[in-house]
Amino acid sequence: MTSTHSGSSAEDGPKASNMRSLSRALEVFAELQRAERPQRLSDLARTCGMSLPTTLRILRVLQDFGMVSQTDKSYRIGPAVLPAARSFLENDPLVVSARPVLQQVASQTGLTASLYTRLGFERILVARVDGEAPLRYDLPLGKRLPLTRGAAGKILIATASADELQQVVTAAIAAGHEDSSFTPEVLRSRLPEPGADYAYSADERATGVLSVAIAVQNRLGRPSESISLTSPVEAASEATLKAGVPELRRAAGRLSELLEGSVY
Amino acid sequence: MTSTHSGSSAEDGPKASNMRSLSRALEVFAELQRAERPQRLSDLARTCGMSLPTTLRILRVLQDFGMVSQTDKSYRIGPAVLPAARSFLENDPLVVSARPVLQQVASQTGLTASLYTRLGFERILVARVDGEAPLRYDLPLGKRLPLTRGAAGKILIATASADELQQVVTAAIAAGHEDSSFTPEVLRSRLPEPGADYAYSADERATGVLSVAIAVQNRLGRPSESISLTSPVEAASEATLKAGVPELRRAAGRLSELLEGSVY
DNA sequence: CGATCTATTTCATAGAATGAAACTATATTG
DNA sequence: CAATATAGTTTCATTCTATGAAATAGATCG
Repeated sequence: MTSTHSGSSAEDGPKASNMRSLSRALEVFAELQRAERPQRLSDLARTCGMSLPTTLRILRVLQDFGMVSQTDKSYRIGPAVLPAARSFLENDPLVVSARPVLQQVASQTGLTASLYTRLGFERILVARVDGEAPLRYDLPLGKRLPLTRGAAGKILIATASADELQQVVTAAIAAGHEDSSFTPEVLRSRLPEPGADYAYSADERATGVLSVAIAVQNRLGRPSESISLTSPVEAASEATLKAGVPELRRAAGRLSELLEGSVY
Repeated sequence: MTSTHSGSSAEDGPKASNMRSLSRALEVFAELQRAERPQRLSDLARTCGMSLPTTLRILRVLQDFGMVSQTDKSYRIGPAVLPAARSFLENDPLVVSARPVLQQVASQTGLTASLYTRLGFERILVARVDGEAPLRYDLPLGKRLPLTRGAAGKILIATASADELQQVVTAAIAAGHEDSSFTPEVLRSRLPEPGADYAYSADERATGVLSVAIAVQNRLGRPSESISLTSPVEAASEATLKAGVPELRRAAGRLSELLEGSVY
């Protein structure tokens, strides 16, 4: 690393360079999330590729702010993330305005309506309104899901270039969403036909689950949000879901407008 | 600022000094949460007392990691906080082990059982199991609440020194939890008698709400967690709540043990 | 269209962040 | 239980990053 001038390689997480200490701190923070259990200082230092003293100093500051907790010698994500998440859910303009829109689609179609945001090479569930046949008992708000599986993931990369697709594939394997035999060709075969504005999936990310999804257009750049209709296979057919597409399209349109308008 | 050597004053958020850029970044992040609406660069710079370029650079890095989102010229908390919060709720040893304990207290007493963590000079709701008479429709997980009001807050500062109490008072006024006429004397009058291991409150933080709370002991240092039993006044009396104290005491004991044992 | 505010880039400098090494504490093992 | 290995913490000199002033570009408003 640090070979060329500015970081634009496909590896070291988000951009390297620029505010090194801050980037490294966020790296540590991200690592604590990935590792789904308390971590020791030396583990973190090794995994993140930085020296012990540096890692220790970072952890101490994060701890001062409650972003990290420590018990004995092990560190974990701290309680300060909860108010942050709450703030996001209550104040983010998109999330807030999406709720009634999802509500309406859900009641119109009887299906579960969800909003996803792209984050790096994954997507995150940020809002959901259940339909008549709920999908699960625990609401997986904030769950990291693949871009490569499920309608709501695929529609986000439907217009990606070959180069981007390759990155997506690499990242999906690294994140454990796909096994090492996964290739851009396999991915392409799942993506919607060039003309289509929606994606469909069945038994793709989770067995027994069907879904359709549409991207939310933001005035410029690749789409980074999508909304979907989902149902357990027992409660709907491919036809049922696809019948919901026009309604979904309308919802996506409304959301796009809200994004333009209430930009504030 | 920067007058004396090392920061231990009661103002500039958590400790100053040490990893300046990281501390400042977290300051910006915290400010974005406080301000419950998108913020412009110049606002943030002014509020946090740092230069425009610095603030901009911080925001860019935070944005790279999804901790901050930008639309046009305004910044807000980003979607990356959701996976973080999820990780906390699913993996934090205390939260995880508290759930069944709260569950049991709630079903034993029929009251709502909650777990709070102290964060700075506030407390945060981290887990809750509803009783027979739920308190609200929205679950205020992650909500910032005062230490100065409500049983679960007061018990966390019941053993604090005069000095600490003064800090608590100052912070509570600053956070808008109390008005400027608030004093340590007023606070003292609310706190439990020296001997008591539990706190009681009625109509204190919210009207029509009664509660009792007990601190969760961690082997050393001030307590930073508490559990409470709460009920709307229509569904319980002071006597009902206080009858739950032994059960609550047992629950707190079990949690303490878990903290010692499964430290990992 | 000029004036005022805000955002962004550039750049030289101060000082913060860094890791090697020394040191301490804690765990492991014979 | 001693001896040894491993993990955590502090210190400190050096380097390079973070910083803000100033210049530039862009937006907003009268």
